[in-house]
This record gives sequence, structure tokens and C-alpha cells, in this order.
Amino acid sequence: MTHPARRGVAQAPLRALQQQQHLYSLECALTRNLSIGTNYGDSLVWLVILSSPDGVAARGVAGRGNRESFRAERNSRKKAPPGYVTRYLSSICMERRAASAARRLPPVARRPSSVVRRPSSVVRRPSSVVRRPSSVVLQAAEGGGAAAGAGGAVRAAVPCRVCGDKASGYHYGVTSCEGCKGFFRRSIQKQIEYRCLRDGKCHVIRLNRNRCQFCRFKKCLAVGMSRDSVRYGRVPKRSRECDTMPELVHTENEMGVGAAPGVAPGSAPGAALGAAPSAASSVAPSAAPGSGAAEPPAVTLGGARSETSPEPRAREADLGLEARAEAGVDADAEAQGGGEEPAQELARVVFAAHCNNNTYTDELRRSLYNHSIIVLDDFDNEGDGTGSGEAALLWHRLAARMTPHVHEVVGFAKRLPGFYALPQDDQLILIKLGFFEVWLTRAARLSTPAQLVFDDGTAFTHHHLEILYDHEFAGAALAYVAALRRLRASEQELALLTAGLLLSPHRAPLAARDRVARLHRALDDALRHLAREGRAAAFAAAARSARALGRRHHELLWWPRAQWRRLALPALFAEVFDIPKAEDDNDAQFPRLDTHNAQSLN
Amino acid sequence: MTHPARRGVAQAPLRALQQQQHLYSLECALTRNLSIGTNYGDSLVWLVILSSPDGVAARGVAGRGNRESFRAERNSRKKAPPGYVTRYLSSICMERRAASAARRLPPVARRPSSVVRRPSSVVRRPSSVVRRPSSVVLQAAEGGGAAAGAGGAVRAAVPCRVCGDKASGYHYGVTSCEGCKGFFRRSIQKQIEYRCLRDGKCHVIRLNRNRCQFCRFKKCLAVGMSRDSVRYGRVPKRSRECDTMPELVHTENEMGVGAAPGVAPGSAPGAALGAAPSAASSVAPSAAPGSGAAEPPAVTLGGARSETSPEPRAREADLGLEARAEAGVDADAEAQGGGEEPAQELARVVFAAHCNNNTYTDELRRSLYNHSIIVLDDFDNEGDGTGSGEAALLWHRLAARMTPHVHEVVGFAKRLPGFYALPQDDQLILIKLGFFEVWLTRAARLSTPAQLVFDDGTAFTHHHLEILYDHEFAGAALAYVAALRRLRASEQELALLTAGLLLSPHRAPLAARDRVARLHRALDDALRHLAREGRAAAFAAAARSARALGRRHHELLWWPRAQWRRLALPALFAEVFDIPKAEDDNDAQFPRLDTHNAQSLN
DNA sequence: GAAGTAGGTCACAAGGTCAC
DNA sequence: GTGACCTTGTGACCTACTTC
Ligand SMILES: [Zn+2]
Ligand SMILES: [Zn+2]
Ligand SMILES: [Zn+2]
Ligand SMILES: [Zn+2]
Repeated sequence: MTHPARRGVAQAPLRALQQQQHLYSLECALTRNLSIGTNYGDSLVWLVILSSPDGVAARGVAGRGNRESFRAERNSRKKAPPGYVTRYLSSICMERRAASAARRLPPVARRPSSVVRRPSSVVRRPSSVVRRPSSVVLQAAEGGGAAAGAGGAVRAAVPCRVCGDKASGYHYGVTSCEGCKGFFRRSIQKQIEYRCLRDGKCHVIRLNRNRCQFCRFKKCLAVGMSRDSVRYGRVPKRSRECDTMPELVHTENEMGVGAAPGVAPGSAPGAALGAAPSAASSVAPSAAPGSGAAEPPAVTLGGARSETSPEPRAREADLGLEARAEAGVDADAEAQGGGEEPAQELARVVFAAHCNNNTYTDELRRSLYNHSIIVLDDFDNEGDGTGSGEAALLWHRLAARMTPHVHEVVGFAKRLPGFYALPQDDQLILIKLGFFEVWLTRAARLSTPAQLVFDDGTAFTHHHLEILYDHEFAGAALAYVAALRRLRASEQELALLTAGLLLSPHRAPLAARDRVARLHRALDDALRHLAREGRAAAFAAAARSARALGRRHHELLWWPRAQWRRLALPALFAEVFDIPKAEDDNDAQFPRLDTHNAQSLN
Repeated sequence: MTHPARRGVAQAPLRALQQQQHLYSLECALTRNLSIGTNYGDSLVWLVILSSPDGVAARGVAGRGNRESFRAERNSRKKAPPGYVTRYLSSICMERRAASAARRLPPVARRPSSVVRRPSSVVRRPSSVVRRPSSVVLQAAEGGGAAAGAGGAVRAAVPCRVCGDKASGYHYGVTSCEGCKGFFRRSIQKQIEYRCLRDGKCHVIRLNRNRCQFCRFKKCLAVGMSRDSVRYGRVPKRSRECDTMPELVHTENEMGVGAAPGVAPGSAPGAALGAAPSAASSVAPSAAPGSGAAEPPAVTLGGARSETSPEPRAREADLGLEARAEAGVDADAEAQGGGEEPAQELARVVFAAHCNNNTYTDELRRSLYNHSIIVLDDFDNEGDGTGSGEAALLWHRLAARMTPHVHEVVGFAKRLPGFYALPQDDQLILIKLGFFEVWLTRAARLSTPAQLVFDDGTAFTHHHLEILYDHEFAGAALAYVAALRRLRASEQELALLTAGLLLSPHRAPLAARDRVARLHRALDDALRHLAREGRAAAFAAAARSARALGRRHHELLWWPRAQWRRLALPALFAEVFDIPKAEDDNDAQFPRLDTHNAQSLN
């Protein structure tokens, strides 16, 4: 665990005290829960509260058998030059044995040929140190092999998440090319200040990546490059793909909800998995139309909708299925827990988890509205001059209100059947990437089509969201909220919906993807069972929208990531969103992007 | 649950806080504290890793049906339906009883406070053991649902003493991860000489362990890694828990220290562990990093003196270590609650309350400094133009870090003998007006004469304070902090001092002023008793300073009070400081008069 | 044997280089 | 400034060996 995946996604500072006693009783936990209601600060409390005796760790990996090893590992020989690909689509099968055995095999003789290599370079190295010949050799070998493989053809290269060029490995936490790797390194080494001459929305692709440093760097941050995400050393064996699940990782950013045209800067096809070909294909289409001048983005866009479901499943846009809520949804009433069928059983458990870890209730909403607490802060009337300052303030306001919910979501997740048994890294990944989606979904309860209302009665309007993120996202988020409201989902449905968002098997590098997929399916079934009629489709659409928003949100985090030092956001908040923070490093700081255009206040 | 409660809470967090809290058993409280202790505690990783769903144990995916596993779940849920609601109100009632009952008994019970307390430390491992990660198999074990109840099997991941990553075993005498093990091996194999590019105080954690070899190696040595500490072969049956002991070693180079001896920054004095010392010495020279140059020297604290106390229990002891020794207080020691004289008895109770509700411990301080986490945000380098914007941001940063402590102070107050019996309004007043003073006093533990350090490692300098308040106040606050540090107060003394600040009879409109006065006097006596010599006078002076600061602070709050709408600070924070907030005007539901309530008290 | 660690291995990525 | 190429450190896994 830990390693690769987590490293990338997770930042774990406080590990220091790892130990934890456990003597809390459930009572205690529940009780404690009460206090959480309030905002802020409960943080730590939760930690303990939820702890179980023995603390822990349930790491996944099925009990006995490792589930059959699917394709027996593609053998040690790395396929294409870069073997990283695999990393993303990790698999669970942990057959240590098998793997090792395999690897142990013919290490394949690496021919020393290359040793000779250009002497010149060697010479200049001042560093004394004994140099390991072996490595050199290897490298050389690699090179050669790679070339060959490439020629072999099909092994399509994995694309750089930033510019789409052929990636050379996993750099700074992201599959990227040499160019972007170098660029990012230089950027963080010296305090460079970039500036975009245009609107700060340049599309970054291989052909024009050097045209706007600002946007390139921004993109780097958006896809998650960070010094904190570096992964050293050999990549854990386990990460191997198994059951395909071609779900692309990120990539398609539909986010269609808002109806707004997706921006899709993130493009960077996540690599359809072993399907080198597939990846290629995905690209192709795009290329065709645009003639490729400078718009690879088109790709994503197109992909957005198409993607998996060609069928009429309500597009998120239509999420607004409206649909009468009645539908006897509350069926759940039979909580009496008799021997019901699994779906119901599951629904009940999830619902319980939801109730115990959620503050955005209808009741709260009523309370807020009743007292007409909803307050639109007249923030905007204030100094708008300093775009950056405004954004900073807003991020803090957001963080202050969102942070407490991290605990809730974690608590919720932990009570979801099967979640706790997943590898810890997976748990972290799921939470980090799913948090926003779940939060937004929950917040929808309180919100209105025009504003996102927090549990303390304050709210953010489209204007605020626009400053925080960008115009499109603001619109999409509010649209999602509105659509969800129109759905009039019951708490039970919401519970299942959010649970599904959390246990989303599509998240990038999940080690136990299949298990997650199974859990997800179960949740899906339960939701479908609960929501009769067309509502099921509506929920599915909502989930898609939420995911798209989540992906986009993740990218839009580039701003706070770049400004982290100045913002100094709450630790937990920073952690969930992979925003660097003081504890993480003492030196290197990110270059400051000029905040102006950086923001999409246009 | 939650909801209902939350509603209430939302309206009056503080009040709610007060009311609840109590029903937790001491156990619970203590436990909770644990996590809090580390402050850092609030990390996502921790949230996920350390806890398990409430009591529910992890359950693997059952053979085939996830459904299966799902089913298992519920028994844990003792309360019927998601018992939401009601919980809040009832709890309040109950708590009344419970509270009184609790209070009534001899505080004695608090036994192991010491033991439990200190989180990080050591003892942790309840169960068996450290299972090396490699044994993946083991991990998998939990597959069966049944396991849950048993609670067996699951073991927490043991952290690397050097970087906090997951340890893979006991290497070179220290529980460490593969990375650190390999790093240390290479380091001692080839005589490498590392150099720190900074001040030699880099915080070493998984995320940045590769950024500074010098500091990593230093840390390795500090925690006791050494070639001759190796332990071969199977581990003797029972010797288990011992290996953790070493803990204290560390390098506590409290600020003061660092500068001092110029040498061995890390020095790892005590090195409770065997081997370490020798190694350490060897390093120091090479590095001689700090060379004192840029240290925050001045600080009086001789710090280094530190522990050495071999015995295990000492650890948390160091908590109060210093003074404590002489005072013979040794609180816990006598936990057995013998019939001591009232003053001591009181001191003990207060100390316990303090320990259970305070994050600003010496340990944390050591940890922060040790890792030189202290980060001066370069905020000021940013746009200073917008004074207002800057201030707003700073207020948010302050609030984000201060808010969590409101809970602590409330918790502390509630455990103070007599406090809970006071009229609720008095309780509120005391807390509202005393909070800042108590907080500042506690924060002094971490701070330096030049900056106010928060528990997340970030800090505010005079400059920042000046922006928040004003020049004079900034200076006075820092001066107070410095003075307090010079006093070298033990935790026991600090506990009594802060208790006195809280139970200050001079606060404006107290209904039960006389009672408060009485309580205050008792505390005062206890403090005087504890602090012999002239220290008593010093403490009295400190208390006066604190009060003065508190008053001034209250006045200086005019700014955030006036700007509340734009700031939208966290609810709890706003409440303690009587800053208007959205919910407040609901009754009036309309106008936003800025200054509005605020002056309720005083 | 079983349990458990030092050391070795070598896939991999951070950084440095230096023609462009 | 960029990025193909190279050097070197890292750390996941193993093997060999030690101690119970
Ligand atoms: Zn690229
Ligand atoms: Zn641009
Ligand atoms: Zn380590
Ligand atoms: Zn260093």
C-alpha cells in the first residue's frame, strides 16, 4: 500500500503518531457525533471517535485466495518502453508469489553494449562516487528495447497528461513527457513568474506547449504535478492491470450539466488502459475534424458526451428529470430490518451511515430558510480591485465551511459496506477524489439554483464561484445543484447516490478496482431498486454530472495549489485537495503565477 | 444523528458545546485527547488509517457476494434506526445527570492519564504486533465477516520512526520503512557526506524525505539507527512492546537549543536508545549545519535539558517535566488520589483537565521545531497594497487555526471544579472573554519571541499581528509570549494559570461573581503552592498581562466585527468573539447592521 | 522450522547536461 | 528556455542468514 498510488494522491503528514489506542465505545462515538454538528473544529475529535479498537487497518486483499490472477501478469518484460502505464490501472491481485516468481525469471541479459556510451558526458560528471556500471547498461538496454517495441507498433505510447506528447514516465506524480517534466522542474526550482498574454486559457498540446508558459504550468498543476507527489523507487509489483474496466481515467470532462461547453483543458486522455489502441483511437477522431491545428481539446469534448453511454440515458443536462418524488420512495420505512433482500439491506445500511455522518439535512435547510438566514454576503461590493485578494479570501471562506465536512464524508465512507476493507491507499484516493462530489451533492440540499448555501447559512453565488473557479464551472455546479433539487431525492436516495460517488471504480489508480466496481454495482442496484421509474436514470445522470464536476474541480484546484503559501489554508482541507502545505516541505516553493489572469474573472 | 442537534448547534455552537461534551467517559476523553495531542492529527490519512468505522470492523469482501458482507454489518448498530435526532436533546438531559455524577466522584480515577496521553509515543501497539507489511497475506486475513466482532487481526500500520511511512520492520535498531532502511544502509556503506542546503532542520516526512539527505540521515541517527543496533532473528516472544520506547530521543531542538551549542543540531541528547549516540556525534561535525547562523536563537529556553529520564513513564512526563520535578507534583503519580491537601488535589484535577484538552504541548513544540516546520509565510511579500484584503485573509488564517481550540478550551473549562455548576450565562461569558487569554497562553508554548506559532507549524510574525490588531498589541502579545516562555512553566503550572484566567471574577456581568471569585482564589492558592519561590509572583504578573491583553483584544475585534459580512468567519470563531454572523440576524431577519450585537457582554 | 532482518537487486524517476 | 539523454539515488522485493 502506500506506495505508488497513494503517494500520488495522498499526502500524509502527520503520520507521526501513528499509534492510537482505542477504547472508545460505540456510544462514545455516537455521542460525539452530536457535537460535530457544529462547524469547524471538530476535526480531531473525529479522529478518535471513529477509531476502532485495534485500530485499524484493514487492508484489503481478499482473504484467502487472491482472486484468481487474471491475466497472469503480463510478465515481467515491460512492454512498451514505458512501463508506467500499468501503474494507473492497477489491479489488486496481489499475488506476491506469482509476481515474484515471474520476475525472478530471466532477467534477461542486458547487454553491455551501451556501456561505451558517449564518454564525453561521463567525463564531465564531477561527482566522484562509484558509478554502478550495471545501471548504465540497463538504461542503454532500455533505450534500445524501447525503440524496438515502439516500432513494433501497437504499443501505443502513453500520452503526457499535460501536453499529450508521448510520456516518458511518471514525473512529479503525473504521467508526463520529458518536456513537461523538465519544464515543471525548472518552474519549481527557480521562482519563475509566468504570465499569459491571452486570456489564461490556452490549450496546451504538444505543438504549442511552448507558446505560453503560464498556461502550461497551470496545466501541470491542474493535472496534479507536484513535488509532493513524486514517487521514487521501483514501482510496486501489484499494480498491474487486470480486469480491464477501460473506464478512462479522468479525461473526458463532460461536466455537461451547465450546458456550458466543456472546457476540457484536462483532456489528457487517461490512457485507456492496456488498450494502447484504444487510446489512439480516441485521439484519432478528434484529429480528424479539427485538422488538429491547435485543438486537441476537441477531443475531450466530443468524448464527453459520447463516452460510454450512447443510449438515451438522460444526459446530465436533463438531469432535471423532475419526476415526482412521491414514488413511494420512502419505502425505506421498512427499516425493520427483517430478512429483506440484499438491495434493501444495503440501502438501509448506507442510509444509516449517511444519517450518522451528514449535516446537510432537510431539517437544517428548513431551519435556515425559516429564519431566512440565508445571507448573501455583500462581498462583491467590497474591493473588487484586487482580484487575487478576493479569491484568496473566498478560498478561505470556502475552506472554513467545507473542512468540517471532510470528517463527515470520511465517517460516511468508513461505514459503507466494504469500504473499510479496501486497501488504505484506495480509501484515500476514493475520499480525495470523491469528497467534492459528495459534498456538493449534499450541499445541494440547502442550496438554491442561484446560490450554494453552506451549513452556517452563508452562501456563495455564481459570482463567487466564478472567482473561485471559472465561469463554466460555476454554472455547471449550480446547474447540478438545481437539477438535483428538482429530483427531490429522499435522504435514502441521496445516501446511495453519494455512496456510489465515493465508491467510484473509475478513479484513477485503484488497486482494488474490481472490488470497488462490485461495491459500486451493488449500490447502483440498490439505488435503482429504491428509485423506481425513470428516476433511476436521472440518478445515473446526476452521478455522471457529479463526476464530471469532480474532475473539473480537481483541475481547477491549480490556483490554490499555486498560491498555497500565501493562502495557508487549513491543513485538512489542503490535504484532501492535494494542495501543498507547510508541513510538506520547507523549501521549494511554487513559482507564483501571476494571479491576475490566473483567475478567471474575466 | 446530528441533524437535530446540529440545528441547535448551528445556532449556538458554543452553548451546545458546553452542554454536550460531558457525557463522554473519561476514557473517551482521554482517548480523544490522544489524537488531538498530535495536533497534526487532523490529517486525512489519519482519519482514514487510524480509525475504523465505528466499531464495525473491517470486513472483507466476502467470498462472492458483496451483498454478503453488507449484511453482516448491522449488528454493530446498536441503536435502532439511524437514530438520528433526538439524540441531541436527550443527551443534554442525560448529561446533566451524568455530569454531576461524574463531577462528584473523586477525580481520582483518572489514572493513566499519563499513559494514555501522549500520543505519539510509544506504547501504542496493543495488539500484537508489527506485522511486517510484507506479509500481505496477513492483511488479507480479515476477509471473513466474523472477524469483525473479534476485532482481532487488524493491526495498525506501524509508522517509520524516521519518515512516518509505513514501516516494514525493525531495521538497524529502529522501526522503519524500506526506504529509510535502504537509505541508511547506503549511507553507512559508502562514506557519504551529506550537506543540508538549508539550516539543517528540515522536517523529514515521507513526502519530502528525499529532499534533504543530510536531514534524513540526521533523523535516522536521531531516532537511533545504527549499525550495531541491529537485531537479527526472530523476536523473543514478549519483548514486543519495547522497541517502541526509543521514541523520546528525537532531537528536540527547541528553538532555544538549536542555537546554543552550535553543534549537533539534532544532537539527540538523551538517546534513550542504546546505540544512537555514537552515531550522532559523528554526524554533527560533518554537518554543523545550523552553525547557528540563522537560528532563532535568542530564546531563553535552555531547552536541551530535556529528558533523559529513562523510564518509560517519563515521557509524557516531560510534558511538565521541568518544573514538575521539583514541585514533586508529579501529578499522576499520586493518581491514586490519596488524601492530599486540597490545593494539590485541585492542582491535579485542573492538570488533568488541561492535559485532556490541550494541544499545545511541549511535545508538539518539539515536533515542530524538530522538524523545523516553522514556516514563515511570505505573505507579506505579496500585495501589501490592499491593506484590507490582507487583513481579511489573515483573519481567516487565524480563525482557521484558532477555532479548533475553542473546543479545547470549552472542554477544559467544563472540567474545572465548579465551573459547570455556574449559571450558563456566566459560563459563556467566562469562556468568551477568557478564551483568547487562555489560547495565547497555551500558544506561547510553541511560539518564539518573534512569532506566534500555530499548531500546524505556520506562524504569525509581528508584522502579521500588526495588521490584524495594531502595533502595540502585536508587541505586547509577543512580549507576553516571550515572558511566559522565560518562565518555563510546567504544564501543571500552565494548567492552573489558564484555569485562573478562565475563572476570572473580574469579568463584567457575572451573576455568580462571588462563587467565581472563590474558585479563582482556590486556583490561585494552588498555583502559589505549586510554584515556589518568586515564581508565584511571576505568574501573577503573567495573569495580569494576559487579562490586559484579553481586554485589549476584545476591543480590537472591532474590525472583524465591522467586516463580518465580508469576512464570513467560521461560526464558532465568530461566536466566541462576538462577531456577528449570518445566523444571528435571523431573528431580526433583515438588516445587516454591522455592529449589531457584539457588545452583548462586557 | 519459523520468524525476522541485513543486504543485494534493479526498475524507475529526479536532476543535471548541453546541443538547439 | 527546451528537452533528449545520462547519471545517480530510491525503494519494493528477494535472498541469505540469524535467532528463537
Ligand atoms: Zn508533456
Ligand atoms: Zn496562456
Ligand atoms: Zn522511513
Ligand atoms: Zn536539510
